[in-house]
Amino acid sequence: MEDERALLLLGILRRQDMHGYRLHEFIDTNLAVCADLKKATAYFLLDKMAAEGWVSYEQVQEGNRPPRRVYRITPAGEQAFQRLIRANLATYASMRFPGDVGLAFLDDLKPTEAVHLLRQRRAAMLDALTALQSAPEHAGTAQLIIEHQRRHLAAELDWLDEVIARVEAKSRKTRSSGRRASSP
Amino acid sequence: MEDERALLLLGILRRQDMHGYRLHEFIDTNLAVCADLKKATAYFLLDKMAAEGWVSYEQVQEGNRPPRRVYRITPAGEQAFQRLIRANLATYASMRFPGDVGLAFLDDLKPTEAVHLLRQRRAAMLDALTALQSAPEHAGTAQLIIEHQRRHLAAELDWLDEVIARVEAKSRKTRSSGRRASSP
DNA sequence: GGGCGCATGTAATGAGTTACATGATTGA
DNA sequence: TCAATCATGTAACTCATTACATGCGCCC
Repeated sequence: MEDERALLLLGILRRQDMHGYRLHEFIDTNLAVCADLKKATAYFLLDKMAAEGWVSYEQVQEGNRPPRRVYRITPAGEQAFQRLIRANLATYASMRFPGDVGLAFLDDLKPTEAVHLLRQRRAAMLDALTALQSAPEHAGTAQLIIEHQRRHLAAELDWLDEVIARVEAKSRKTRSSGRRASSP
Repeated sequence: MEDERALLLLGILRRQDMHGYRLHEFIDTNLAVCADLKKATAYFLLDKMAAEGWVSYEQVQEGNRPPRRVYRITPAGEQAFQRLIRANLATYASMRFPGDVGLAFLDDLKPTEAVHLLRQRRAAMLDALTALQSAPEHAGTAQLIIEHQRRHLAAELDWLDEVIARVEAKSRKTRSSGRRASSP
């Protein structure tokens, strides 16, 4: 079930009974930084968790609106939560960066163009960073995670700047060797 | 096709014709840091890329061994590579950290246990870091990416240490408020 | 001669997303 | 009245992984 998703849902339901639509809405607006699950997926997972006995639900009808399934965590679900959160906190999952694939072939581009492209990447990262800053005092829960994201982005910017600097250095060398020992 | 994988394969084939087995082997030993694709996936993708006309292959038989399909990039593949690498370098894909889900529910554990678990995570990260250091002068190509990974891990360690410190601070406060204003 | 490495592939499964279908309510 | 929001769900599809099947060569 991809542990984190289950942990996420259980953790939320543990604090508040909720129906699928609200749950998805909540994650999408408050926890988008740390998880992105689509509506269909949320419903699907709730179904599965109900089948496993981690949650139960009560059908609630208000007027003639579509009935809502209000989910509640069960004792088995609480147990699962306790297990999952411990596993999550104690573990480190190493990451792969999609952007690294490009770096692997950096040498196959002209240095000047490489630098140009990397500067575009840099601008995109800067945008992401300022977008984070402007998020106005997000719901207390997610504060830590936003801070984490901020830190990560800052480190990535540092790193990217160094990569750019290296490519520029190489570019200068190439040009000067083209001019055949211009400086002694 | 999940752009990075295609970029990866094209980038390698661009430098050298290769059959699927070698290709997978190469990625697995030299580029494991930045991509993890299984044998079956490699074969599957090569098939698809051949269908799209990005690569062609030549059946090579040596003695009575199983025949090898030696893939070669086509002009269309070269074009795709040029497009993909530019897109990759110019773009930043924001990341989600699986470990953040646990942090979202940190408050639901006793601070002492939370700290204990986070220290385990820290140890795992340290292991990963030393494993990186010991990789002895990896094939020049991947040098950048290993450096990136190293940087990332260092930043993550810093971050985790701060999280631990915060939880410990809260833990002290909790205990002292339990003793009812022990210090003025 | 028994097991590992080379070399390819298929079938089944899983996880998640897209796109669609439904139907009531609410607000412009 | 027309669109948007609320609320649920299904079906089709993609992508990748697991597990399996095959068969030769090589070395101990």
